[in-house]
Amino acid sequence: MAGKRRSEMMEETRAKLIKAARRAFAEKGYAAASMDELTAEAGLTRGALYHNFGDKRGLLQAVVNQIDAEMAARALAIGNQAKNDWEGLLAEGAAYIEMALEPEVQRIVLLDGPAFLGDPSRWPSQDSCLQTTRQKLEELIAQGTVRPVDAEAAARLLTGAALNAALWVAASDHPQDVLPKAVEAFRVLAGGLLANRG
Amino acid sequence: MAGKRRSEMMEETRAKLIKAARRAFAEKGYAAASMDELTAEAGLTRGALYHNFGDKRGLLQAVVNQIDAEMAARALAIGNQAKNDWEGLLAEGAAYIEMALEPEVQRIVLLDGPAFLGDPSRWPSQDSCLQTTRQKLEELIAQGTVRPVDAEAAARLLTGAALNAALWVAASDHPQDVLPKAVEAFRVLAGGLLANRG
DNA sequence: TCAACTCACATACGATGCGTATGTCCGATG
DNA sequence: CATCGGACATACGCATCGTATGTGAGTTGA
Repeated sequence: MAGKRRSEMMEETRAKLIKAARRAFAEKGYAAASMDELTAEAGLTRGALYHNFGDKRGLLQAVVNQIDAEMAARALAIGNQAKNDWEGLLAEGAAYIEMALEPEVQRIVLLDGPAFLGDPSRWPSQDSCLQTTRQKLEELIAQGTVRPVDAEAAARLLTGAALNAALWVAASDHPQDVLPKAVEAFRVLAGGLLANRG
Repeated sequence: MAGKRRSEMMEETRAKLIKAARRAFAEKGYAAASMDELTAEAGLTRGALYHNFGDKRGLLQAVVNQIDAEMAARALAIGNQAKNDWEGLLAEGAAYIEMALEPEVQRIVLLDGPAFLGDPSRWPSQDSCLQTTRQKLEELIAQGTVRPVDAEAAARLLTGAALNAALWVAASDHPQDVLPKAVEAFRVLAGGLLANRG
């Protein structure tokens, strides 16, 4: 452990803080999470926090960026497995709904993120989820599969529908029963975008 | 003013606090709003607050309930003006998008509400917006206009799409240019629910 | 190699804000 | 008219955030 450069130690410190923050924010919510407890759990103090992230919001931003990147990677992998682009879009949507069942995603990215960091499309991470679906939509529009609507608007509506449905599923008493209904409704709704449906 | 009963005074006090809270929450957000300032602006102290609403969250709940009721009333009025039930549903959706442009609705109901009070469908006010669209959907399904999907799920997706689109519109640099795109995309998407579209 | 400097992080402090416990005054009741 | 209850104000304790200052390890240059 003595052979590490300072920059490596720095990265390790940031990683430890982000890891602790993911747990604390997911369990208690951003507002109720104490920076003293959080940093202590990481074996540090608030000094490290304010040095590395500026303030409490900076830490939230870092956590959101990390989770967002993970989500986008997962969704992309799932979307690419589909037989065609359209099915890929639907699969991605379903993936978002399922991902939003995880407390970390739900609490941090969907609830506290917008409330304390503002609109997701303004985030430094640019909300990767939104960007990937927008790009896919543009391709589908270009190839004539999807009707010529504003890609950005449609992407917003689609992800909004998916994520909101996920919140509903997660809050329900029997998530496993409700999830398929949400996914089915999503596919039906998305069908409205198709140029010609059979 | 001396001829008022105690209960009337009480209602007046609550109304004054809620009014001040709507402004403070909308401008600064729930977390950053100071109860001292808020109550002082209403000509009272925190004593009145904790007596009438229990705690800070109780006040937020009361504010949310009031705004939610206003939204539902407006949406209902707009929906009833349409020529048929389907157009009524679309009009309601467009109305939600436009209402969400108002800072009070956006900041309090869409951002801070879910973050600090939990899932809207669990609110005491039951999220009137959601209920009215769900009811309209059930009617449309019964009359065969809309495909037989789970009404609750579809309502969730529709309102989620609308409200999320509204957040996007409001955060954009030129809301007036983006709004029609959002409404158009909403109508296209909702078309997916139709049993047969022409 | 060593002295000076940088910097990552810890510690100490002040300020703010919530919730509660206690006090006060007005109106209702018998 | 005396007593009581309740609406609201005041006073206090506690937690938490952000900053200002301290410190020790690692880096650099002669």
